[in-house]
Amino acid sequence: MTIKDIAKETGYSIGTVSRVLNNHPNVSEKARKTIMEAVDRHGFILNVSAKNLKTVQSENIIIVVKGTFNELFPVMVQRIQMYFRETRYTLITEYVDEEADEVTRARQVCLEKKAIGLLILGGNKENFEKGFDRIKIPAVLVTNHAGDWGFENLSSVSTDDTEGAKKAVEFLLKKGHRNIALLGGTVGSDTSTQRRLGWEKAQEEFGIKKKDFGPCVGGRYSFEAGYEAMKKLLKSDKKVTGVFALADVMAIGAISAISDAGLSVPGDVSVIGYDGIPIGAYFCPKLTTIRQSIDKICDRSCEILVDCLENEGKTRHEFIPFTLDERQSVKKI
Amino acid sequence: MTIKDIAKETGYSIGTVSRVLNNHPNVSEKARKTIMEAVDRHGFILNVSAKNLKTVQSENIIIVVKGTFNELFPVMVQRIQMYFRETRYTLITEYVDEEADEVTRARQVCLEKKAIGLLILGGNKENFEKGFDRIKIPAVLVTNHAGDWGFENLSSVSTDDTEGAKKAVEFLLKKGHRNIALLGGTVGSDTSTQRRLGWEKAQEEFGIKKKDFGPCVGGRYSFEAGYEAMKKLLKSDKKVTGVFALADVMAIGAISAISDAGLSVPGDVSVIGYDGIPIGAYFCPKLTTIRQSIDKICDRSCEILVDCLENEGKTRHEFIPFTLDERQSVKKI
DNA sequence: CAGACATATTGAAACGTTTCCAAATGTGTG
DNA sequence: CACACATTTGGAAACGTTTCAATATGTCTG
Repeated sequence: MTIKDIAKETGYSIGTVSRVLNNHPNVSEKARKTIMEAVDRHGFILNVSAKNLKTVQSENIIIVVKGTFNELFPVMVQRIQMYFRETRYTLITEYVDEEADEVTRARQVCLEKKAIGLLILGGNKENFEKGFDRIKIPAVLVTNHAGDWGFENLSSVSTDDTEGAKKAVEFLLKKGHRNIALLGGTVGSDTSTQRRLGWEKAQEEFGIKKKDFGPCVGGRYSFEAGYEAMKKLLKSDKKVTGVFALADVMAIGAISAISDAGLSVPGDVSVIGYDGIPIGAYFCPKLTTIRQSIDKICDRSCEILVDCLENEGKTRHEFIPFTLDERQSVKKI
Repeated sequence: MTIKDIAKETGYSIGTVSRVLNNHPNVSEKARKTIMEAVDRHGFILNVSAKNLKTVQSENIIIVVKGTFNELFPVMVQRIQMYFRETRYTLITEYVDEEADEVTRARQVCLEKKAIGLLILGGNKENFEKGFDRIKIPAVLVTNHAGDWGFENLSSVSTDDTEGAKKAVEFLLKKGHRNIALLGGTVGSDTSTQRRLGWEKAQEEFGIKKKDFGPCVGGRYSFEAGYEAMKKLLKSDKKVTGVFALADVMAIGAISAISDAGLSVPGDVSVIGYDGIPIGAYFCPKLTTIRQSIDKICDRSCEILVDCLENEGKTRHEFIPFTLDERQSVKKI
């Protein structure tokens, strides 16, 4: 069943059928009705390959996900998937490893799939500086802020990570904690860098000298890494009362480690996380955290991309507000 | 840059270039080398639209995910995504709502995208009976068993849900529990039905009469539903000592509810889950559960599909072994 | 070295659209 | 009613491949 069959059946030419299918003006109401009726009756589906061949482009949007361990990402991909479900676009997912160059890979995939739009989940500035100018289609960086990166076709949607982290640490400080450990972060991750900055700022503004900052233990955003990092911290001689974990998953891993060490949260150590993942509200103790509006970040990213695609919208760099969800894992001392 | 340019540049015809690109026999070593060299030099990428137009099919595989709340699914999609990353196939994800007819939707999407293979995550028998015979491409049902559904081109990979559930409940029984509640399950979900069956079987074989079976509270697989279901159970006059949750997420929700009610797990109530999600190992108390090898289920599903696609492999129905991970949420009484 | 094969290559048609130009039809004006 | 103009329609080329029949080239055998 092709456009040709519809044409034959309705007595119109294929040109007219094509115009009807594409909502072109200059086609009579009568033709439109006759043709649509035949289309519906046969359940005719346009051959996308032929269309794309002719129009040179596709309706593919690529989402490149940088990092295969972050448990937040698959859920975000789901949300984005569901956004595009209602549209004519096809979303194609590509996961790239932590160490890989997400920008180069993005470029390749976009070329292969003839993509017209790009979303990048995670990623870091250096790789963008190296290769992003070769990507010519509208793109949105999700989760990181790219306001000062200076790319013409790159938008970004994120929370203000520095501010969020600062708020978290301030919260601990106000609760009387002074020796606040930083848990997590991998080199080359922009998010880590920003959040770490917030941790430093908060302490500075509270008058703590750089040399008196709490200890740092790196690790990627996972339960396991959080557990291991905390274990290491507990074994060391630093006596911390508060822990700021760069991600909720790490916070949970950390609490698990504390509990395994026979200590209690928040009795012996207070822990605050970052992200606001659902489990946080059900964990025991319930996790105090900086909650990003993951859903809003996703939706807004999609909206901006579509706007760039369909209305030649300008690129934008938006912060989505975060909130501090006070629950049970932080205690005043 | 098209095949034609490559042809012009190398002095061969486009037919020859095409054959080189498709690894056809009957092309000289010399031609192959000259052409590949030019291809690489220009970073030439074949126009998939043109190819698909000509060959009538695509290299698209669809994964239809039935259910947008199950937190396990996005992670499984990620795993499957990563499997196909190494192949020439393109995986296209489609989420369908809990109440929707996943089979009809799958058929539509396959048609639209000219898919050659199909994966379905979740789903229930009735919908398959209604419409699966209209799907003509190889398909694999992931997570459910379809051995006795009788479809020619449908394989399936799952754990033996009935056995798994039975094992879980037997474990509680052996620990001395007699009044064992069943938490979770939605009508029309095959997984729920199977697991519930296991719960019944275990009690029967233990000599418990049907009328003495523990209480059931339904709900979908989510923290929230688990929490609410457990709350309801606690408010009722049934005094259960053991809870079998049909999913880890529900188990965690339940534990949270128990803890909020001032009771302890496993002190007052023992809880066993099902799935083996990562958080289970870090939760407090650490969750005793039936662990499915999610990764293996995913990988095996992909392997079978590819085998059907490339080697005309026969359909298969495989069970992937599960294990009972004993941790801390169940106590002997 | 001629003939018979096997192997390698060419050329052209076809896939199902979109889009542009030209032709046909309709509508309003003086 | 003739003309200009707007609207609608038809026809054909073009997009970049694959594939098949036909042709060219090479190789072996007696």
